[in-house]
Amino acid sequence: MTAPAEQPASDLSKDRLRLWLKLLKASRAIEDEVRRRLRAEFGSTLPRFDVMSALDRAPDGLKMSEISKLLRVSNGNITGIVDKLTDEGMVLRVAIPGDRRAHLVRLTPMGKEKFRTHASAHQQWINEILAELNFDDVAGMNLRLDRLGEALEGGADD
Amino acid sequence: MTAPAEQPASDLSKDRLRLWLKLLKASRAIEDEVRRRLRAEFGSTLPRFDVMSALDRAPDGLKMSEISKLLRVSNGNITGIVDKLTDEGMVLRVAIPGDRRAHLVRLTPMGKEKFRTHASAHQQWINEILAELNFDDVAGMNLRLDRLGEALEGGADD
DNA sequence: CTTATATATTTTATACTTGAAATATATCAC
DNA sequence: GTGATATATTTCAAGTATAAAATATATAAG
Repeated sequence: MTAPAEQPASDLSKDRLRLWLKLLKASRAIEDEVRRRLRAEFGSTLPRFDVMSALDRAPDGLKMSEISKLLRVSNGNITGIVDKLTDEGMVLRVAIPGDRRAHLVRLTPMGKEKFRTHASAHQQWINEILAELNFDDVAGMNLRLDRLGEALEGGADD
Repeated sequence: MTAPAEQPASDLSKDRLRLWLKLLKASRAIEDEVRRRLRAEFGSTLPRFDVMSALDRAPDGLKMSEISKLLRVSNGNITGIVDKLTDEGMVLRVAIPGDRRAHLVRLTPMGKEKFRTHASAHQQWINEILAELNFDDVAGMNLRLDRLGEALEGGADD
């Protein structure tokens, strides 16, 4: 056999693969921990937290399809989550004059209050979980993830 | 009202939160893309790829519980995945002399061959997806994720 | 106005995951 | 050996996700 004509997998390629495996592992570990605490301390879930977070940033409310686009999950999924949040009195559906197909989903005062509590605890948890990363670490990773994020969005759908 | 007695959320705390949100977003985007390609190009799934990857690194085979521990997923989940891989002829269950409770799961020759193909494509995909990150970026993030990973494991279960 | 098409959401069928219960086997203390 | 306990796996019920079909409403062309 002669030396391979095609380029061998570069070290950089292997290091990128290792990076992805570590990124995925860390991400899953943190996500599991956040889910665990949301359930244990607030009897809630990550999807519900995400929906309330999106609504908290939109005081005028959001349509179902807007929520699913923001959160990148399916429409049917949002239906179930909003149904549950409605039952719990966290959100309500407000009719849109002139369009009976859609409603605006808004946080109720109680939903707003609960979310503030949850969000504050959530930030604390993340601060603990990422305590190992100092200011420079965080700045360095934020910078690189910004670039990666742009590339991911640019190269893909939005 | 007087000035708050408790410490205000530090900038670092906020930056850690932003980092987590970016990490999660990037991780999900990459994971979705990998799932999409595994399905489109090989008619396979990420869980199946993960199981085959674990088995590829263990030539003598692994017990069900060893797989679920390595992959950090439930036992029942592994049962279903290995059942499907068995139907497809990718893996087989080998009896362990002296312990009729457990079997060793091993890749078949075809499973090994398929996995090599999938793993090679997978490394290529990741190399493309992370193309925005150069050698220094990758090295810097690998270093920091190593530290974070140790902290996550040390502070948690294993 | 009526048909065609576009938009917004819900419903349905399917798949994946977990945690707990059930089953089977092994090991230990006596 | 027998009973108690530990280990290994599978089965099952419940929760959550997606994609596609179904439903309802809106808009545009003629």
